[in-house]
Amino acid sequence: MIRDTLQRMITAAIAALHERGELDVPESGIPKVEVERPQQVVHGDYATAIALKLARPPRSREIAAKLAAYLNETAPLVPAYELVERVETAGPGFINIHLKPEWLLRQARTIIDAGPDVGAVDLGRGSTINLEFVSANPTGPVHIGNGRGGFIGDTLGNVLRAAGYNVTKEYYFNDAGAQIQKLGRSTEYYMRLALGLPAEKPKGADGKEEGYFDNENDPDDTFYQGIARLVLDETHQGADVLALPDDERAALIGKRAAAHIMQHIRATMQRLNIHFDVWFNEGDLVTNGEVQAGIEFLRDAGYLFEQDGATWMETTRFGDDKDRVLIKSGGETTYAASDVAYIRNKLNRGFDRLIYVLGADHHGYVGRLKAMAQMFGYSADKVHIIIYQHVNIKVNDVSMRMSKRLGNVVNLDDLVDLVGPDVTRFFYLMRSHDTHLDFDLKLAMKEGEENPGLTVQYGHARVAGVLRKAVEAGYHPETEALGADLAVLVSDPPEQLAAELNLMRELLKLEEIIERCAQALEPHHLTKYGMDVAAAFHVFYDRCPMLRAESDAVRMARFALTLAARTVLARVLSLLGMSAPDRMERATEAE
RNA sequence: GUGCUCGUAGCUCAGUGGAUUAGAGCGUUGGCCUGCGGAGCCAAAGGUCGGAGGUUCGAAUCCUCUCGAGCACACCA
Repeated sequence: MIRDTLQRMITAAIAALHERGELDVPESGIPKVEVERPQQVVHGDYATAIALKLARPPRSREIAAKLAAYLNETAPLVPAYELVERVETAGPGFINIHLKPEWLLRQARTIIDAGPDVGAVDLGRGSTINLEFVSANPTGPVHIGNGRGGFIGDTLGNVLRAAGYNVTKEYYFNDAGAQIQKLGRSTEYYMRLALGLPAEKPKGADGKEEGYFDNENDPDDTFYQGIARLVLDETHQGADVLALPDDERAALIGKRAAAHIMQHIRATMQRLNIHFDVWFNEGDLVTNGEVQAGIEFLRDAGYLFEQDGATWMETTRFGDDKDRVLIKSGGETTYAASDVAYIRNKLNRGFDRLIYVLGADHHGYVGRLKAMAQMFGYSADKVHIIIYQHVNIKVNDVSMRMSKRLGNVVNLDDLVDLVGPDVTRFFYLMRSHDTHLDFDLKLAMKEGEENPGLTVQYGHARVAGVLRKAVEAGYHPETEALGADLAVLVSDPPEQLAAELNLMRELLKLEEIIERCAQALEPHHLTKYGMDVAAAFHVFYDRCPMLRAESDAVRMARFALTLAARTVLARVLSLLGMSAPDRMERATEAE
């Protein structure tokens, strides 16, 4: 990576000057040289403030000048530093590095050769990550809120793979316990309705309705009726189950209903191009004894205590804000007991890191999950929890809150029906997980260029269109690009050269973007990057004629730039989990 | 009450302790099609970075306080 090369170069320069006695370094050694991108182009391609870290102004200025002089002198002699054009100093001691235009242009070749792997960096060195996301309960369809974890998790997984990690994407189904009983009773209600039997909505201890129901104000919402029908079909119209004793009946119907809902959720994920390697069922942990084994392990380790007839685990020992009940006084295990078994299961599978993508309503889990991991002897900083904020949908400038409890659920499937999977993904990924997402439905439904969800795809389609045109005109872009000498473009008029260099600089950022997304666990940078690349290509295309290029050599070089742009755009779309179309269809014709 | 997250342009939001000028998309206003193509390009207007202190050579970025919004604080899952 370019930045790493420059970092090594500058570090070596500091060491050399220090050796000569011309530069003092702290006793702790040379500080890490941070190489960053300046905001303004005139400040070069890269810059470092290392001189300011070594000394305060005005002495930092001297140091910067010494370093710059040394670098300008030695860089041309080292083949690895051939990318450097010149090094300058500015302000209180910044060192600005300008890259060689010929070198930048020649990187188009490297990008084309990298193909679908372009931008890959080896940050992970094959270390393993378990990435758990969505994990919505199989008691209803995925909605606009908890679906957010799906986009963040899936794209984050793609990016981490591009960054050299071995990623297992995982979904955890809570298919055991009380909520499945509730689901069973709710489903039974609809089964009885369908059969024309007397039916009553189940009620909780407080006499209020309790369970999972269709929204009766919305005639299109017949989700649970549909699930009930499926259960009827596989139980001889209920004959196999409805006569069973109460608890057994609820459990059995609930289990069947949950199985159908899981299928439904998997289908939703599938159409959104969200992929999982492992679908994990909580129920398995119960039946195969892992829940019990987890509790025993903690008991032997001395982390459990009894109080008020219940069994608690002392998570506060590891920074949690309160201890958690594992076994209720009534003898049943809690949800936390399953969590213990699950995290133990993951650790036993040998993952180097565990990443959880959870909604804001779960932020209370951070302390408990990290504490659990530590009770099994695992370092807390290998557990990363990404908390994403809630989602509102904006319809006609009115923001509506999505909440299951308020009975105001909007299914993710309904949204995808309206705007398609690609736009859905882009809109969800445009925002940092840390900020609330206002989904602008009106904007997402637009079909033209004003829809930001389509701009990257339009960019890719345009590249493909240009290449298609070239073939029609009798050229062979792929083979011509092979023989191109990119450096000829250096003689282009300034306005054209600027567009070409700008495009190459943008394309070369991909590695840094992937690295940043992977390090910060923030996939959203990819969307903005994709838009920047598309914009850079448009300007290039606007300024630099290809079929009407001044010479064969220039045309061939521009074919190479175009192919490099296609490579990067396709890679970005693939990481975002979107399709990379060669042409865009308009559903409605203008005028 | 305690804790977590967030307050940046009319709207929705990027922004990695750095540079006289804090960016993008949408929206608004104006310009550019007999030249690969308009699925685009150029330009303008629009900001007390919620507020007040502090740390620093340097703060939208770090710290404290404060105001506002969301969420969480179960022997629920």
